[in-house]
Amino acid sequence: MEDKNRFQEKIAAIQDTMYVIGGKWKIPIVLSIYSGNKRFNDISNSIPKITNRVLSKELKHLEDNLMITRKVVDDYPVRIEYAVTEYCLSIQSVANTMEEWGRNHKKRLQK
Amino acid sequence: MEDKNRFQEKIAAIQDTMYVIGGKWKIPIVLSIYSGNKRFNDISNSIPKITNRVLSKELKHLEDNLMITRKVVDDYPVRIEYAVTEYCLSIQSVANTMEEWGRNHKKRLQK
DNA sequence: TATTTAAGTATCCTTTTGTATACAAGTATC
DNA sequence: GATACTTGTATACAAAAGGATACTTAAATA
Repeated sequence: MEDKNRFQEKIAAIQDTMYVIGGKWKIPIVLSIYSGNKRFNDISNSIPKITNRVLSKELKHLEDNLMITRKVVDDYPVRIEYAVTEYCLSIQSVANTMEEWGRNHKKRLQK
Repeated sequence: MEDKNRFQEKIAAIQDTMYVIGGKWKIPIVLSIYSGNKRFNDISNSIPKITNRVLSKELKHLEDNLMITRKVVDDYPVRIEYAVTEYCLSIQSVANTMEEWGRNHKKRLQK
């Protein structure tokens, strides 16, 4: 019973993580911004096959979940600049283990 | 250019990982089996809110991707036993970082 | 003046995921 | 004999995610 509750709490934690960074695009977008791309089209061009609509939606989701910020720079013309939050940096550990696992998996499939 | 290619390879690795273990249920299912649940209904009961149809589909996906095995035990009555593969154990590192991040995120939200 | 750039939005469509319910085939139980 | 349990599959449907394409608005550039 104790064990069961702990297991279900574990599951809930993982599902919470998946909610925030799950799906095909969220981690790539975060990494793109982290690696220096601040603007919509830069991010878009750095990620193969992503469409405007999906990028737009995912940026909003990430902003709602405090992973990135969207700043309107009042220059002429107005620019929009995205940045990762300090909090978002904690996701790097997840991204790294996933990257490593993915590379390994690819090798495994090639054999 | 070099950098861009490396970045895109990184993205691809993460997307490969997401393909195998992404979504709300796959890691919970793997952990459930890993923690001792071998049979369909045991797995089902250990994961809140999952339905038969989804569990059935996800088990097939995980089997196709070499994460679990499905063994028909020729007893009376016939039983089906699921098990994680040795290869699947490597996913633990991803699951652990995700669990940790999720717990932390929950705390963060409660503040 | 015509084209390009920027940062999206609008519309429509397809695919995936999730829900609900019923059914099957054999065994076990009342 | 009737009912319940096991391990799913089948069917129908709803909702969410992802994709293709066109369009907007205003400034910058050729």
